[in-house]
Amino acid sequence: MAVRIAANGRRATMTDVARAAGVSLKTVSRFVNGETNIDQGIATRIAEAITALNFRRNLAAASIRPGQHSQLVGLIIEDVANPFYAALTRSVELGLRAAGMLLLAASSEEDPDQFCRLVEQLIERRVDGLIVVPPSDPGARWPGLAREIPALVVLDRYDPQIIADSIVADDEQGGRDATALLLEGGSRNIAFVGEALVLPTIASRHRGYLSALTAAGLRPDPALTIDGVRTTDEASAAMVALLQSGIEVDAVFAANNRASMGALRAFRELGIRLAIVGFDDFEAATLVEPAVTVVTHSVADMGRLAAELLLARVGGLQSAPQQIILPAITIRRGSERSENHRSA
Amino acid sequence: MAVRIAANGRRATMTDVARAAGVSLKTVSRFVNGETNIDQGIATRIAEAITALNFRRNLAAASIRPGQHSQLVGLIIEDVANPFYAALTRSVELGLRAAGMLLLAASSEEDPDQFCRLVEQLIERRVDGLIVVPPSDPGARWPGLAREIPALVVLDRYDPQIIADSIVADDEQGGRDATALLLEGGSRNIAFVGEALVLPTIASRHRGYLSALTAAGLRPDPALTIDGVRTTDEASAAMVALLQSGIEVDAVFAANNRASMGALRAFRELGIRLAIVGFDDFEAATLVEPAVTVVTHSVADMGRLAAELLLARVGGLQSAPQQIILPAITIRRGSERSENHRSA
DNA sequence: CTGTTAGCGCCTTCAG
DNA sequence: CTGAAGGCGCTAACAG
Repeated sequence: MAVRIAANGRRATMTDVARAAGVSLKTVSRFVNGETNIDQGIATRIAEAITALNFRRNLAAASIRPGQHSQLVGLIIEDVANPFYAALTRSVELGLRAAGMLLLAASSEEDPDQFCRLVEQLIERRVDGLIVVPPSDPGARWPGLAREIPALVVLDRYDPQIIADSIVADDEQGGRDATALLLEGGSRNIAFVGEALVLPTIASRHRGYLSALTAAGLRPDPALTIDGVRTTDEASAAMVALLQSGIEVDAVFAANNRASMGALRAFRELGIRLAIVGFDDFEAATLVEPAVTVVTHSVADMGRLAAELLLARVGGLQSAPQQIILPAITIRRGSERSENHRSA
Repeated sequence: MAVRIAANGRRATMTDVARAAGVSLKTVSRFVNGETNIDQGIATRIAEAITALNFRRNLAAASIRPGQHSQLVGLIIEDVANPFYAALTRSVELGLRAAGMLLLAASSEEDPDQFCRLVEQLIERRVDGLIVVPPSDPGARWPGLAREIPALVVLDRYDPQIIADSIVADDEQGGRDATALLLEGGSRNIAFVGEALVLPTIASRHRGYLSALTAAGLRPDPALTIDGVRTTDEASAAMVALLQSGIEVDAVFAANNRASMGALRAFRELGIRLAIVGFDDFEAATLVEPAVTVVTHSVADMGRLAAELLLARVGGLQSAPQQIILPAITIRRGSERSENHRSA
């Protein structure tokens, strides 16, 4: 399994290449770094030696010198297995690729210790920058750690205590839009299902939900707010319980993709179908009848912008930290209208 | 944005810590590496100096010495945004975490050049090992590159030319099982929808499909095999075209999660619902009525085993390359039976 | 255009 | 139990 490249059992180094090509170490370094002022004949000899010895630069060695970049970017999200974060990871990767940067991806699982441990590991690895979605409670060490990161972009959270660029979605407006759609569709008793309200994104969506209800002259019923459901299964179970409780419910605002899936699964179990609008788009939204209307923001934009901002900072951009707010987008598919549904 | 830790504007090094603690560099090194034979008082002084200077080890510097490990593992998959690969990434990450390894994740997009370029980048980064799902055509450079990787685990492909551990699913048996379920369910004209048949996994599933048909005394109709559909949209469009072509179809074997989603979307567009069995489980499978029966293997097991194998090799395991075949699992949910469906 | 010298931050002998 | 010297693979000065 092990590789043997050079005669001594180790990889060829620049020194080996230099010796083979009959030039000095530095000349090889210049060649490898794409510097132009090299004699054509020498360049050819070096290229041949590199091929013959199967030389590969050691980027770790090249980057230990202060001022050099590691060409490594860390990404810490809650959980890569979540389709939302998977899409985000993808768009960050795409944005970084052209710059030749590699992505160190890790999941925090919303755990402050795990999160800070990962940040420390990435600092020890001397990443050029970090893109993170911090846990709702990132832990007391986070502000200190954040200051050690050369370039930091925070997604989905805004914390004035942290000096960093940030990109958030207009969650409150999205929550308001979603709820307004259901109201226009003829629903009155609109339930809210989502993850913990301590998560800033979910809290904002909930605020939007409340404000739309109030604006319509309705008094929000706390019994209609379900929070703390993290998985599709939990959302589905909580939804079933609510629908069987006797409390009147004629529509659902699902505050993230898992809540949407859970609500749909609950509908299916109970053989009903209520009006529903979800936050975050999801592939299955167009598989059910009627298809699910969603309010969302562009995950692709978020990832791309994060990568761009990070690269700009790594490149030396010194301007004040930016805060970008991504607009909420509505994708109407029919599920927001109460007349499209059989009731319970 | 930039950090200033030490007075000179750079991070503190071990030398700084040693000076501050009044000990030699080596003693700090020993302390940091958790060696035990250190005087208690000295250890305390060092710990204080580390805190005071906010010292962080430079792992890149520590790893340039031959024989040292970078504690970095590369993972190359087709596309992180695909839920299947996202789940795989997650389970690999979990398997690696306990060993303190970090994951460099990258997407090949099934492109040989892109794939080989990533492998080279990861070699230059001196990863301790690599877990890859190679493209169907990995390119001529791949066999050579593979030999340079200290520890290599190949997923979803078996290529005798490549010396590596490999983990594959029993795709042919899965295809056979899926098709047999549809036959038992009363269907006769079973369509196959999937990505390119040049992909080994898809080809195996297709072989299983053909063999089940033959075993049942049926003659497979080539017109019922749709391949080359990569996205949900493509699968859906191809499916609609087939169903409208006049060719008799009473069931569908969808050879991966995207094909399943596409078929379901096609059913919805046409207002019909045929018997269907999918390969790979997907969250939306339980959102439709009837819920979709799937044949799958454990992605979590695949990722976990890949991580374990890799760690064992990094740890020095020298045995012959292993080939692990993961069993196909059937999850019956109802969609395999033709009487559950309205026909076209 | 090329080579020599020094040193990045850390770890490994090998003495004390 | 501790320290001094040397070197990992590479790049930055500075000559030539």
